[in-house]
Amino acid sequence: MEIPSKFDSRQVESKWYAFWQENEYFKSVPDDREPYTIVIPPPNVTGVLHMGHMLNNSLQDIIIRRARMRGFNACWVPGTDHASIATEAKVVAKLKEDGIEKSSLSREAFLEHAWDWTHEYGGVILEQLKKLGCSCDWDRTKFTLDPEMSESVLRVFIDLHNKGLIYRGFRMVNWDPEAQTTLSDEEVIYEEKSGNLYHIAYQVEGSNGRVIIATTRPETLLGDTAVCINPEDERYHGLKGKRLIVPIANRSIPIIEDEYVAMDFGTGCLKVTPAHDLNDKALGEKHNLDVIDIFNADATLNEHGLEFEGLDRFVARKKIVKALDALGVLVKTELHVHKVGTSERTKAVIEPRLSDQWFLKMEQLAQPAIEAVLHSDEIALLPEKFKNTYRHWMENIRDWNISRQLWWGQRIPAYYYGSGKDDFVVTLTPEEAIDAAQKKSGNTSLTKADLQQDEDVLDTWFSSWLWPISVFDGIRNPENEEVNYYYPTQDLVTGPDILFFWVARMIISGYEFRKEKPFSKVYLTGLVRDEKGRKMSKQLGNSPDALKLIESYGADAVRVGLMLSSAAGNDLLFDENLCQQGKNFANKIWNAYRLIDGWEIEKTIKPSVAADEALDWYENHFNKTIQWVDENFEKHRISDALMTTYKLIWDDFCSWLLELAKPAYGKPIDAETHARIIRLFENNLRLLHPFMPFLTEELWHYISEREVNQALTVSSWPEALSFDNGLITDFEITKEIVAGIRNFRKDKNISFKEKITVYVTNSEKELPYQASIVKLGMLDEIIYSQAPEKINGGSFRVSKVEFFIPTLAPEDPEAEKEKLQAELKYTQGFLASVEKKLANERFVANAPEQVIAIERKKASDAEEKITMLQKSLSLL
RNA sequence: GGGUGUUUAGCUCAGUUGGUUUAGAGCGCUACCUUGACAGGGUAGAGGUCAUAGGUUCGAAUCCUAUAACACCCACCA
Repeated sequence: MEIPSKFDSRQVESKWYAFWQENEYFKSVPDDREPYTIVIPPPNVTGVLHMGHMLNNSLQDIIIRRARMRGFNACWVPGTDHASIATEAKVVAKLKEDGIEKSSLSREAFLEHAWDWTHEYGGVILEQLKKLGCSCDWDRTKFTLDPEMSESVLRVFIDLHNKGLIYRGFRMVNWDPEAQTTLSDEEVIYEEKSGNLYHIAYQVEGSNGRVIIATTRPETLLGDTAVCINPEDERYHGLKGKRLIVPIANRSIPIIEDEYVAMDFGTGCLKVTPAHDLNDKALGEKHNLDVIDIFNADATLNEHGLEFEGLDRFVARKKIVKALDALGVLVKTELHVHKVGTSERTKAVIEPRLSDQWFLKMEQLAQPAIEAVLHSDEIALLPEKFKNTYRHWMENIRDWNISRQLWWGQRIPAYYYGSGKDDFVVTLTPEEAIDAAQKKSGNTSLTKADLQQDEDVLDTWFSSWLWPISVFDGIRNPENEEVNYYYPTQDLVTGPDILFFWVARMIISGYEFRKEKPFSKVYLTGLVRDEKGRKMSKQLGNSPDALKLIESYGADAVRVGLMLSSAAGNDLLFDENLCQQGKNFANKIWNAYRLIDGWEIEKTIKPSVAADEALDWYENHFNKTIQWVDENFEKHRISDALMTTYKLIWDDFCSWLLELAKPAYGKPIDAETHARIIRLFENNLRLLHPFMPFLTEELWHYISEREVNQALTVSSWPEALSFDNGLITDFEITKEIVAGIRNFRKDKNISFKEKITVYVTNSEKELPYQASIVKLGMLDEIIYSQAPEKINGGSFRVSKVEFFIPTLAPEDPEAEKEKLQAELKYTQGFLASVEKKLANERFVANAPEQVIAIERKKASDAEEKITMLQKSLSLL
């Protein structure tokens, strides 16, 4: 087959992806091989591929492809997440554009819109993963809202409820007034904002005295039910037991004492609003205070807002400040920088709010997950530094608020039959609920119409924490063949930003529902940042279009670009130049094959000595390199594994081996050399395939016609054979000698095409790889003796061997002398440092033998070299 | 405020449990080469007092202490 002069990534990529799929190479069913399983971190169903996904999924693909080649039954399960808040927000926004308010729709009608949206945009991201080359078993694609997946979630809810671990509580939660939903602590982002600290005077009841309190939220004074001072605070001892009048509201509230109040902040007097602040709520409970909630769900003021009723909280704040000022009780206003919680999704300022929520008790559940990561090392976090973060979170774990005031998600399977606190049942279906409710209430006349299902849905993470189990149906059918075979999985690859949201909770659920870890290794990638170090985000518009990158550079190139600088766990500063580097690499390999392919093969000629030398060396070097690459993979140092392979192919294979094995221009190559080169080239492709699947598969089929089951994707990973290290280290010297000759030519302005003779002046022993030196140095011959006298020329040295090269032009003895003297000076300096070490008695007494032997060798080598240099100098 | 981590060449990073010459790689840079696989290429070169100050040791980029800058996580004092 004629090979085109350019590698056309677009055409090649779609061709081979289709081929792989047609032949079901990525499909996995349980068999007698050992499984290697990865479950994908499910991206948002309506999301589009961004750089983080590219990094993440390239890594997973590299790992799973290598596992497949190593003979494991490789199974990579893809899927998507319903992402309740994010998706619902998108649907609401879309409806708004069409002039439809969510509040005007029934739950059913809204869900219909949401499903339409999901069907329209859902799965786009999975198609994009195919473009990247991801070798997922697409027949296994799951969606967290699939009926079976949802059923698993509900069963888990019921199970945990029956175990007494799920409870309802009236709690202070993070309320997003825009989305009108609760957010978990993890979904709140604290932003530093500059605001005002208002100092407001409260009148002491029954006297003319005033007390100044400081607050950043003056509007909440309408909900004040106490003012608190520190009992140690002597300034306020006179106030103990008195009451104050809240301005505007004109309510009387008590002064309470608690050590919680800091004496050195503000005025030392704290207004207490139990309905609108977590700490105030705690104080309120401790001191039995009333709770006055002044907000509606959308954070406008309610009837407690008096004349400000109906105003938005921020509008009300301004008006109230004005009103306070008018009353003469606004003592002063100072600038104050503080952190304000905002919603990760809507950016709205979070309102702490008391409401009825469902919670999952975490402390007991977390114990096995703590043990597995921190003590038994059943699960490894890579890099290890995340262990500390994990420990900190797990040991201070708080109950998980699992209810969300949304419609898009699994609706909480609790059915209320009365208004009492416990008048509800938790069942899988509404039908079961009737039975259960009749039993629990003792009222056998209860019908479906008497039951009211909880309006809330479950937190998205409450479905994704089951992912590694539920994708194999291990919740509903815990003994099925699939889950028993594939679970626990091997690796999880994800970002450290969801270590708590997701990773920790999967570990918890794994031990709770399967009594076993969900995965052995967690590979935490860094965040992808732009070249200025900023996090890539839509808002900044600094995230390159992932698909465009693939189109312009090719998927292989983008994968290489991402891997080249993504050291484990470190953030990745993404620069498009990296993709260019990947593309250049693809081009290099392509052209290497074009060179080999272009040779005419002649069976009757014998291999050249240089080719034999080079092939022997490369075979050994290749085996050594596989070992190193394997080691890097074991340590999950994927970028090192790639860089090692990159250098192996570019430098060792192309620059050294091919240059040495290459026949003279227009001449044929002998069949044996050709066959050996092809075999080595194939092995290179195997090593490279996980990183650059498309290019390597394409070349694999150019090399020869292959049967369907002999595609590279399903071939084997090269085995690390034994090697002769001596051959490898000798060649390093050869490289230095060749470089020395090239340098000399450049120095003396001798063309690289002009043949020269080299004298080895101080050694009778033939150099290893002599034919190679002759070929790459473009030498006539190597003569092992002093150069004849009166010949002009210069010299260079590699370790202890001196090389002399004659030159036509009379040599400038001064320049040569200078060069020698510089070299001499360096070597003497070096020797001095080594001798100083050796002269130190304590060094000789304390250092291990081996180290001393090395130092002695250094010294004697240096001495020899000095002798040689001095001799050469004296000859000049 | 508490914690964790980072700081090595212009840039991005290695440096494998203190001793492989007087510290490495890739990219970038500089000079030269270039009709014979590849200019998306080749050959060579320049470039670092390993953040700073102390300490431990025969020996420190590597261990300890302090300081500084940066990053992230946790908490959230009105």
